[in-house]
Amino acid sequence: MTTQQIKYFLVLAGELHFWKASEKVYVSQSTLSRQIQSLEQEIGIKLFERDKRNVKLTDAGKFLQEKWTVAINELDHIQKQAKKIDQGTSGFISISYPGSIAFSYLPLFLNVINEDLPDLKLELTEPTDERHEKLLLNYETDIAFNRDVINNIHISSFKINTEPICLVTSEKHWLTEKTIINLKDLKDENFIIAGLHKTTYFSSLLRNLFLKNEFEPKTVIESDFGGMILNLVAQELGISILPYSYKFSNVPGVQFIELNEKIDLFINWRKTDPNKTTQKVIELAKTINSYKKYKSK
Amino acid sequence: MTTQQIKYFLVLAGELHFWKASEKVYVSQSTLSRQIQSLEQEIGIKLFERDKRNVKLTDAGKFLQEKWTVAINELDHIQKQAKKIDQGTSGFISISYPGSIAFSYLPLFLNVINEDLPDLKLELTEPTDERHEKLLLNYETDIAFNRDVINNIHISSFKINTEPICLVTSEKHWLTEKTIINLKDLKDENFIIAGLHKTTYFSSLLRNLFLKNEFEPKTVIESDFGGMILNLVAQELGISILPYSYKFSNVPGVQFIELNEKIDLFINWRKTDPNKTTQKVIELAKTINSYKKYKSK
DNA sequence: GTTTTTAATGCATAAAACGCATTAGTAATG
DNA sequence: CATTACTAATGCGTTTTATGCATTAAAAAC
Repeated sequence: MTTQQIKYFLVLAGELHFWKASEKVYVSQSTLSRQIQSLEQEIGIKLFERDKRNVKLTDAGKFLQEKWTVAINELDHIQKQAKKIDQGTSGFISISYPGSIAFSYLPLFLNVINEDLPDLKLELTEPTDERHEKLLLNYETDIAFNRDVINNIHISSFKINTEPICLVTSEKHWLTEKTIINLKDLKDENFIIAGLHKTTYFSSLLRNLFLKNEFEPKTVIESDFGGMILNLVAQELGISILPYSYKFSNVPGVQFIELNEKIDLFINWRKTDPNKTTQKVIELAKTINSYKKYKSK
Repeated sequence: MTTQQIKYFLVLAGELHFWKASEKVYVSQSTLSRQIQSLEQEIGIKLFERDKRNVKLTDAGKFLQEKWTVAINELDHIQKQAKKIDQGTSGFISISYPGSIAFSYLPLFLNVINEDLPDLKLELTEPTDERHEKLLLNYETDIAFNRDVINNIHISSFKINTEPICLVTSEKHWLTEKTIINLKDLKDENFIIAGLHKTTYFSSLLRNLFLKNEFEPKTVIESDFGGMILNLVAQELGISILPYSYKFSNVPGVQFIELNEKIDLFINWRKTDPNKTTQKVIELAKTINSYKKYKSK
């Protein structure tokens, strides 16, 4: 039995039409027919009920469709991981990160990696709706930077740094670090923030912040994208609340007012990941532990 | 990539000697050499460091040895399950059971299965040291009768029946149902029972029984095997405590005195088992719910 | 330096994969 | 009911791959 035959089976199971399925796997209809027959003979299990016009999965075929889909995906993951181990520091690893560090910690990190492991390629992903935990467990990323700790026995975490949460306004705004006394004073301000109904860590942090200060913001624009938010704030369409890191994006015309609230940055990885390159990258990441180093520039 | 190549790899990874490994997989040394080379080329990963005298796994090879071992076992399980589904009531299923029902519930059950599903083959196993839970999860059994409930979200349970725990003595013993007042009276008796340090359910039931009656038995023989125990009791080497079911083994010269304690019998199966034959067998098992029916014979 | 051991390779043969052309069976259509 | 359209299975020839015997070549053992 070959993995190719399993893949032929899975595509045919989806299409239930030999010619259409053969087109999808780039072989002739007769080749597909023979390969399916050969597979059925080898494993001694009838996979399809079929005649000249109808193709249906048998009960065993349905069972195998479900199980082999998972198994084949797992084999593919295993092979990709093995490839990374084989290629070592001349290969590549995947890293996901939150947008908030794109201008702060991340450039520092990438510089260090480029210096120490010049042949290593990085695949960077800024996930929008996938939780980092899921990305790690599904092998869609090897290292995940994120703002909240991941409680999962299969995932290891390390806190990289802590930074303040900031009120972000236009420079022309009446608010300054000196004038702000109570967040409640902002209840008439227009806010440009992440949707408070969202399940992301940052949304829940915002919810808690407003709850603690006993007011509900007047949200006029909802967005998750920090860069977009900064531009809108610069155009005086409203004010926002973002991590301090965004200050380094150097969008002109905005000011950052530190609030009495902090946010962490964690690096996470699969606990049992045997890839020495991933381990090396994590060790390097740990040496870059203060965003303030970049601030002094 | 074929499953056969993966199996060649796994055997070679174990042996680290081409000729020895080729003997184990029944091909020539040159065939094995070429198949490993072919696999390495197809997946683009170097599996072994080798020259004419040394064969060592690479880091990637070690990783794949671990992962592919699990994956291949999983594929084998999947295929066996699919075979069972394919064969339906003309195939076979595996059933494990505790020794105590070998003469009571089990013969009833087997009679019913034989009548309703005459073409179905059963593999019966009386596990000695494996927990039924593990046997189910590892696909080593499809249905597990046992005395304790299995708390596992992947396993479904159904209580078949409840029966008394009995004091088992020789017929010539001074004890009768009329003379027994308190188990403490038995503290000078010789006991032939399962080891109280064992982790089995029955051992812990015995421990609780003695604890409740505030005495420690004088154990002269330790055994898990009910049939052996009955014979020794008949020979007046001591007395024992066993489930009522053993009464039906018809060992002459022993009497069963019901105690004020009960024990259950459960049938367990994998919650997501799609095999209709297994489901049918479970439904049939549920219809046989009283050991007393057999008793009236 | 010689011998032994053993993974890799050359080569001939057998088996399997492949696709074109065609068959044969089943639904759709008139 | 006959004809047509559709499509999985099959015949057949070609190409590719697997296999094992014999041998080579390289590395340890002596």
